[in-house]
Amino acid sequence: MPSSTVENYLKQIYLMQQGDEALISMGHIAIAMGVVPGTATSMIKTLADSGLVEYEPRGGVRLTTGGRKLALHVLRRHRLVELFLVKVLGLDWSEVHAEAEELEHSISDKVIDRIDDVLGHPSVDPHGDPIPSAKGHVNDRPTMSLANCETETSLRVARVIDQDPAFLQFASRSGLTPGVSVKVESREAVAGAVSVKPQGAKAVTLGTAAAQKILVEPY
Amino acid sequence: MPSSTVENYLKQIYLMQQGDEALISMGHIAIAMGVVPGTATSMIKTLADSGLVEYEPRGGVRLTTGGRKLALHVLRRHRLVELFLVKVLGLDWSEVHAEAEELEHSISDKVIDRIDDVLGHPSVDPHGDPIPSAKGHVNDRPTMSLANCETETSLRVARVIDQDPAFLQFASRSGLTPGVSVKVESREAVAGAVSVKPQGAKAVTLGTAAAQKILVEPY
DNA sequence: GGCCTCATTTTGACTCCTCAAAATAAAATA
DNA sequence: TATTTTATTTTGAGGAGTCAAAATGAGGCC
Ligand SMILES: [Mn+2]
Ligand SMILES: [Mn+2]
Ligand SMILES: [Mn+2]
Ligand SMILES: [Mn+2]
Repeated sequence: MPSSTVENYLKQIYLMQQGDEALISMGHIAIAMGVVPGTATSMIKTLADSGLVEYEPRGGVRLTTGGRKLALHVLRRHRLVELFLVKVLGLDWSEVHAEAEELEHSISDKVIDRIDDVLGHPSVDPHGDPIPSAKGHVNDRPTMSLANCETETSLRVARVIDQDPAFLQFASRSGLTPGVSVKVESREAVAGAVSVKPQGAKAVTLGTAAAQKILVEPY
Repeated sequence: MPSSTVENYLKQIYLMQQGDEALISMGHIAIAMGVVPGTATSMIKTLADSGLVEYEPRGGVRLTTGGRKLALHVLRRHRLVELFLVKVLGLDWSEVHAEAEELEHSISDKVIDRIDDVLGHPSVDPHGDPIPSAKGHVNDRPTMSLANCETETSLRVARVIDQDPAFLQFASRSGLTPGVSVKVESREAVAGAVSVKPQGAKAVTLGTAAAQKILVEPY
């Protein structure tokens, strides 16, 4: 049985990894995990010894098939828990990430399967993040963000990729939650500002950094 | 923030302690926690250093006020989680103890309060064990067991004090679950056997050990 | 009192995860 | 190419929780 530390490292590597052969540097892992670089190096070596990652000294690290499988298992628990906390217990979407960060390690498969049933086998969590299936399949819909989508087109918010409670609260206050229809009214590339009009709410102006965190898809 | 190890020790001491000044021996703690005696001794010393228990070398250990408060907090989480798993997720009462043993350490107060709301502020868990209040108050109804109650009287099962799945499954199969009305038809002290008739089920004969685990109260 | 037995405590060691700080390799710059 | 900067790895150490095995204490028994 992997420790929660192992689960957290694997999940983090999965989330940072772009594509299957990309290498993640020790420095980035250390920052993401909130540890000193030496700690990351030594932990990664242990993961490599367990066959969960491939480690290239001074190059970086990537998940093996086994490591990815485990990471997806944790991610599935995390996202199902988040959705459950919102739908069944009525917590706000801005606070469930922190809760799920702990619960993902102590919830059994039996309980997770029951939660999945109760929720009707959902495909995305409250933030629009895809929920991996029990077999480890992820349905990653290709999406663009408010920072690079077409203007004056009918779009829908698909996903908000930031777990910061303050940002999430701002997003829902502005009407920018997954499922909502939006239209980009204007984009000032030089000024780095995007003006968005969510259906049934006032238009908002976002900076590029914020706009990149709101993923949208054609409506 | 106390570690799960600390929480488990405190909860265990609370459950074993009869009365406020009783001392629990190191040997008993070691057995209950599934560790070697030396481990219990050293762990108890750390708890004593944290002011959670009073430790009398070669005498035993008892909870301080602070230790009991923490133990009750854990027990509250444990029992609310058990009930939640049964009522909301539909798990069997025989399997929830093991699940709660893990979840009790990772569920936040916020989530526990929501669970408490959803369940309507229950006073007992699926096994009839009292759920401590958030302030640490326990409502311990005085009860007798099938091994020592009156015969031919209308009684009600109040509590089943054994977490062994096999025993719990046997109990529900026999119709002996909290809330059910029962009548003791006969008791053969020398033979160590009790014959019980649950309402709406066939009469069962229990040995003394089993009978002691079924607590009943006047109907 | 002296001895035996059993529970408890002590000692030394080990795993897991972490940090601080020194050593090293690689990359960037001059 | 030589030098400086930056990332990574190594080394040494510590806390938490555990075990194995030796030492100690307290009663009970002769
Ligand atoms: Mn986590
Ligand atoms: Mn999420
Ligand atoms: Mn526990
Ligand atoms: Mn219970």
